[in-house]
Amino acid sequence: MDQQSLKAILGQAQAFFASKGLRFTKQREALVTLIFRNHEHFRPEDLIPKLRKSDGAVSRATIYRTILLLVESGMLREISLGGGERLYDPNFLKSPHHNHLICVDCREIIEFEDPNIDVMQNCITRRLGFSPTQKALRIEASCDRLRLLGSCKNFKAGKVDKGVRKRLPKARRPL
Amino acid sequence: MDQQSLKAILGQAQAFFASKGLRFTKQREALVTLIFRNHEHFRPEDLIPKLRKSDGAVSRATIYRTILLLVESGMLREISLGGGERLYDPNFLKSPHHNHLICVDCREIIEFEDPNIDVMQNCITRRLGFSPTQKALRIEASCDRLRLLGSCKNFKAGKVDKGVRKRLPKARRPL
DNA sequence: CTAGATGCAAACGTTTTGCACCCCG
DNA sequence: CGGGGTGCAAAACGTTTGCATCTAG
Repeated sequence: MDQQSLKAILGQAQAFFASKGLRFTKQREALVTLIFRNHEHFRPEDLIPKLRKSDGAVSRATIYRTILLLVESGMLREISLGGGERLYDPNFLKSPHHNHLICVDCREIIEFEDPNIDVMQNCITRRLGFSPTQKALRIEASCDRLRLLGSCKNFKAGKVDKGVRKRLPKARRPL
Repeated sequence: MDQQSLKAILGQAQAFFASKGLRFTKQREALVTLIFRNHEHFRPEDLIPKLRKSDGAVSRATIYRTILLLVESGMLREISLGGGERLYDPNFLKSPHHNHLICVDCREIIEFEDPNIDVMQNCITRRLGFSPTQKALRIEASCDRLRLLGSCKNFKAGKVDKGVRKRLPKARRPL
């Protein structure tokens, strides 16, 4: 992300905090910068190690509390890609209507937008007697290239960990 | 749910377990019965108290393990309605393509189906070079009736708990 | 007999909280 | 100096696991 956009985003965050009578501390600034510098989905826990280094560490509690505020501000959105995993998506600022396709082979996440789907969702919602406030479409799918050719750019002939989250058991303390 | 359908579902479950060389124990039968007897979304934890009584208790571990199997069998589906909440939906057996609309006012969940949306999702998925395996559309919306008339069948003039999940702090053990 | 199933309690990863302290206006 | 902010560690939560035991075939 260019410096230009980041500046704008920092300004937007600052304005939001100010509008609620809250302060825009250096921790919050560091967080916003980290979150919106690249376009990756992230779990709150992921941010902790990334803040250990340069910008000065930010505590877990502050991270969680700030994320909540950013979601409230509309700058950040919680998404769920299955398995009870709670991710945050900073890309709704740039494309407010995007959806997610998850490849079941390699777990790649593809963001896409489609005006027709969007119109249709609004249509259905109104037909049901509601006004839409937020929509989330998640498609799980398998890669045709992989099936036909045996490989795709993300999945090379079975070499890719499918990303099944497995908990590693550790040595147990005896009773 | 009528006895007829329940019988069919029990049979389907039994067949699935058998096909995998697994047993259809009385705990599993009790669970399947409980899950598919009504059409409610549920959290695994919800099932524990409901099994304390009549049918003989089933342990937490068994509940979680069985749910995993039922999901694998395709009879049960994991859904996510936001807030990191992990719910299971037993209604995909009857309507395999349904989606969810959540009222932001009263948190009521409305299941709906729409062939056009479905076709369109397939279309987009193929255009991206994939074959759809599963789709989840979640719409959050506010109730028009409530906004215009001040009440709806679920939300009576602010009397309804919005269902915001709040953790209740307990007495702390001193350090 | 034996592979699968169960229950228990411990452990896990994540998120929230109480509280003391800090910082800034 | 006062209200919001932070960090820490503990607690709460939902889920998974090891293991001893049971059970069905």
